[in-house]
Formats: sequence, structure tokens, C-alpha cells
Amino acid sequence: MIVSTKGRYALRVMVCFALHGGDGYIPLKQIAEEENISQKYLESIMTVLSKAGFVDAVHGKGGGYRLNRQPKDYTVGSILKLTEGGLATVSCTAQGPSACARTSCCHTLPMWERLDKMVDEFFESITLQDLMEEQKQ
Amino acid sequence: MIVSTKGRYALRVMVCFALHGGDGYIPLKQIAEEENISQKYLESIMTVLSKAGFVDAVHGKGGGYRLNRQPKDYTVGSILKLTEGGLATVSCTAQGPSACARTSCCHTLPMWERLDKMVDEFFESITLQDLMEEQKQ
DNA sequence: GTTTTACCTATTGACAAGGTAGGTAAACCG
DNA sequence: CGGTTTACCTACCTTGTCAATAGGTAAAAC
Repeated sequence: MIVSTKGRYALRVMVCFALHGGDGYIPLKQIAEEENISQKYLESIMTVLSKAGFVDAVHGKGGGYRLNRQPKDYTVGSILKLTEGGLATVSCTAQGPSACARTSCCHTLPMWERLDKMVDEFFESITLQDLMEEQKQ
Repeated sequence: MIVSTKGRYALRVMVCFALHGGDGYIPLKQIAEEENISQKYLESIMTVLSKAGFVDAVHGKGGGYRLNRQPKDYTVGSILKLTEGGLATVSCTAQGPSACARTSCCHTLPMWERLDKMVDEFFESITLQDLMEEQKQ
């Protein structure tokens, strides 16, 4: 598994905000109900997104969260890297390139590095806007 | 992480057998020492490969394991799917397509399916022969 | 000052990953 | 035949992470 619930929920919620559009703040309670995700669990994810400046947050009544960019200006890759803490496909490359002791003699490392690159480019090529427009059938 | 130690060890060991070449059987003890992997742990991996017919196994002195095809006739994908028990990148697609209750309304599922396909094609396009020839620098 | 909201700090239960321990069964060798 | 080498089998253990829960505090509106 390359992407855990955390990253997948983050994407779904961000798409949900994008679909709501407008300038208003939406409370997390509403999003949690619409997406049928534990509100408490979502809180921890939203805090990460908020601290990283991906969304605006306002306390109190009438508050909540909202996007602060156009959907086309969020890449899926940026959201996943933030919430998942990286997108390395194997532990060999998770600590950065050449962190493994076998680097110099490994016959498989170059493949993992190509895979990482391919996955990264895949996610960076997709935006929230793309996801909004996409749906099964 | 998309590929765990199990699958990575399996690949390294298979490449190791391929590099030894020849028709002789090689005892696991030797491979474990060369690759610096716990022999006991490798045993469980080799048993899987043996049962699936990826390698021949012979008991007793002079025995061990050997490949039973040309290196170019093993795809990385086939080895990983066997030892990892599948290569799904998200749990949404791990139980086969459309196993998720949100299938019909999910904005992210098509992306996961494309990712799965891309990863599968990547691994199926690489053979043991390719890995043998490959090394850093 | 009450309500609504975001935010913070544990804690939990389930599960798998990665490996260990100790055996049994087959094949060879003297 | 008896010992040695090997594959194979069953069980266990430790560690860590995931996903979620619980119970608060702080800010903003009314």
C-alpha cells in the first residue's frame, strides 16, 4: 500500500471543499458527515493541512475551513506528500537517495529510484481540478 | 511503502541465483551469507517461490535451489505479486476493482486505478535479466 | 456567557512486518 | 546403517504503525 487512509481522506476532503466552491468557510462537522468519515480523525488531518497553509481556518460560529487557492493550483502530489510524510515506494529510498548501505552494489536500487520518479511525476501531474471533473462512468 | 522487505529480498535472491548461473543447486546458507540476509527469514520466502514453481529445490547434500527458466523469462511483477500477495497501491483496489462502497460516487478511485495499472505495467516490463545488467554507476 | 468551531495531547486496539526458535523429512555420503 | 546436509513446517515474539477515540483548551461569534 503506497497511500494510507490519511492521504486518501485528505484528498477526498480537499475535493469536497473544491466542489462546494465559494468563499464561505465550511465547518468540519459538515464535511465529515458528507464524506462519512470520523470527524475526530479528520481533525488531525485538517490541522496538518492548515498549518502547511493549504487551507484557511477560522474559529467559532460561521467558521471552519476553506481553500485558499484555485483547485487547479493544488497538485495531488503536494497533498499526499504533506499528509503521508513522503511518497517513497520502498524503504530503500525513503531516507533520501543513497541512504542504503548496499547502494553501490545493489542491482535493484536503480529500479526503485525509477519507480519513485514515475510515481512522483504521476501525482504531480494531477490537480484537484482534475479530480473534481473525474468520476466513475 | 508499496513493496516490503519480503518482496525486495525475493528479488535480490532471485538476481543472486541468476548471477551465479549454471545448472548446479545452491544452498540457501550461501545465498543468505552473500546477500547478508537472515537465513531463517529467507527460508519462508524461498518456500513460497518453490511452491509456485519459480525455482527447483533439492534436499540434502549437494542440494539447494536453482532457477528453472532463463532470467529474461521472470518478470519482476510476477515475483513481487507472488511474494507480496498483490501490488495494489491503495486498499480501495486491493480487493479487486469496485469492491469499495463508494465506487459509484468517488472522485479519486479512477486515479487509483490508473496508478495501479501504471505500476503493474512498470513491474511487468522488467525482467531478472534487466536487473542483472543493472547497477549503480 | 453560551455556543460553535478549530486545535491540542494522550490513549487505545488491531494488525502486520520482520524475524526467531525449534523441530521434521528428504537426500547424500561414508 | 548412522550422521550430515539441506529443504520444509509450525509456532511464537517483538516492534511499530495505522486508524480511531477520548477529553480537553482556546478563539470567535451571538
